[in-house]
Amino acid sequence: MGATKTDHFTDKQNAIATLTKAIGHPARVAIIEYLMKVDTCICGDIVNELPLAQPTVSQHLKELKNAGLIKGSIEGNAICYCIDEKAIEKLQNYFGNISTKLTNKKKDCC
Amino acid sequence: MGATKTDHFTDKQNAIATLTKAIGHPARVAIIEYLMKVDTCICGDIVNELPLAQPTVSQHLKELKNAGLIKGSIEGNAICYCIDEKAIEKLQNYFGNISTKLTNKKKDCC
DNA sequence: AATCTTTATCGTAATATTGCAATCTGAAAA
DNA sequence: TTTTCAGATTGCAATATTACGATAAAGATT
Repeated sequence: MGATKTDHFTDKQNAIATLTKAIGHPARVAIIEYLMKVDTCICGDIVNELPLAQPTVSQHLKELKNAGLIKGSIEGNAICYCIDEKAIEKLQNYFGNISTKLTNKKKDCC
Repeated sequence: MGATKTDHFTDKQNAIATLTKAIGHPARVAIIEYLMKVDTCICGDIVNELPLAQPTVSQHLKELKNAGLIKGSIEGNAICYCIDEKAIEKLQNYFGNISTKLTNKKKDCC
């Protein structure tokens, strides 16, 4: 096997999994943090910031884009990438919800 | 290749990547949501809730445990699993931080 | 003890991911 | 037009993940 059985789970569950999976690599975490650090979102130097070859970085960017975490628009012959707030908000809400529900329970069983 | 170059990134980046990677599978999202749903954290029926075979579920539980997202304690001949709040809080803080930083900027370039 | 129940582990097959060299594309600059 | 530059795509090798049948381990039940 090896293929994830996405069709057996809800759309919401798959959506969260897609987002978190996309962030689930240190290089992609580093990309997001770099996009945060630079003030403007014009970025032609992501490759120089990472300890990875250009095709590898390009691939990671593609995955972040596919997951909806970043947006990229062509800017001359460079590309302007920036974080998609909506995706981050989704994640924040998701974990915020879990967190508040957990503290409300406070059964502290384990 | 195929092996992630974790040593080239910061500990924080690797930590976030480990957590998000662990959640980055619909079955593991479903497990977390089920642990939320049941009031008490005594769980012997996670397998029945998921469309996966028992060894597969066991493996997913192991990954969540290794990442620090859930805790499990032996309870008779069953095992009591529950969510580790600290891990969820880490994620909430992480995405909350990014979210507030993004709204403060509001350059809306892309 | 023999059995049941619950969870873990092993072994294996299928598929996915990671990483890079080489190459291609397309826009800007010369 | 030729060159240059930023980025994407292709092709490939190494490794990781996903899934499950078979089996093992360990406490509970009879």
